[in-house]
Amino acid sequence: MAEAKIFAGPRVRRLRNRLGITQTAMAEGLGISPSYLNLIERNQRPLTVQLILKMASAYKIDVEELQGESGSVAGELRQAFSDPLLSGEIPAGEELAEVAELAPNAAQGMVKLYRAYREQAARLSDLAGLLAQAGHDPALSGTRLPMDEVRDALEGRPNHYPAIDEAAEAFHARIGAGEDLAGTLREWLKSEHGIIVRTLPVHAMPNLRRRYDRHSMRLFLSERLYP
DNA sequence: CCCGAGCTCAGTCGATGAGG
DNA sequence: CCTCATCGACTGAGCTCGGG
Repeated sequence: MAEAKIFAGPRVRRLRNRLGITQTAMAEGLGISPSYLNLIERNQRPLTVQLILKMASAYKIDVEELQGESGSVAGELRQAFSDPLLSGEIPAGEELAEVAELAPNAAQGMVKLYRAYREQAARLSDLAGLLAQAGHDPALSGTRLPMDEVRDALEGRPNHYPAIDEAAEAFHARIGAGEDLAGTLREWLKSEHGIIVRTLPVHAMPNLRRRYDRHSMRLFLSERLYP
């Protein structure tokens, strides 16, 4: 029976990165040429037994570590991708194994995200069940987020103006505000209008929530406006 | 059994590209 | 300009197989 070849390029590369050495340095340590090590790292050449033994002794690692096993992560990824949410986007088993092998940390991250998503979906489902029992709208289900409920409630009020809402959303998209909306708005006011925004403590501006000084082009905001 | 042609594969060399 | 990574071409050793 022919011996199975070991293509462990990504593991070799991770080991090298962990050691903080270059291909040249590692190749020198292993007594091979840098280009050959490069071929190994890109899975263009298999790891020979001699090289595995050399690596194990030179870098004090376990031989098992080089042979490695990323099957469990690939299995969990497969489970995540079999979720109806991702129907039609199911990668082949080989592709999932490749992701788990080439980017184990990213794969773990995806698995964690999926677990968190499942947990939240289960909680939401429990909540919907409780609400239904209490006689509330059963439409609150796994496909409907609490944010949608809030949006519906706001849009149903008489002081809701869709044009303002749409303009605000368009503006939000235009300035590309991410997590830090307040920071982005400050930057935008400064760059577009030369207005500097300052936040003042409540005792400094007890009767006002905001004040604009036209002369100094400064907008003072009360601390109470912030959550 | 021996020998040589052909093949495979580990490994090298040198050029090149990318990035700091 | 230097370092590092990548690529294609090449070498040489070992193996296979068919013919004599």
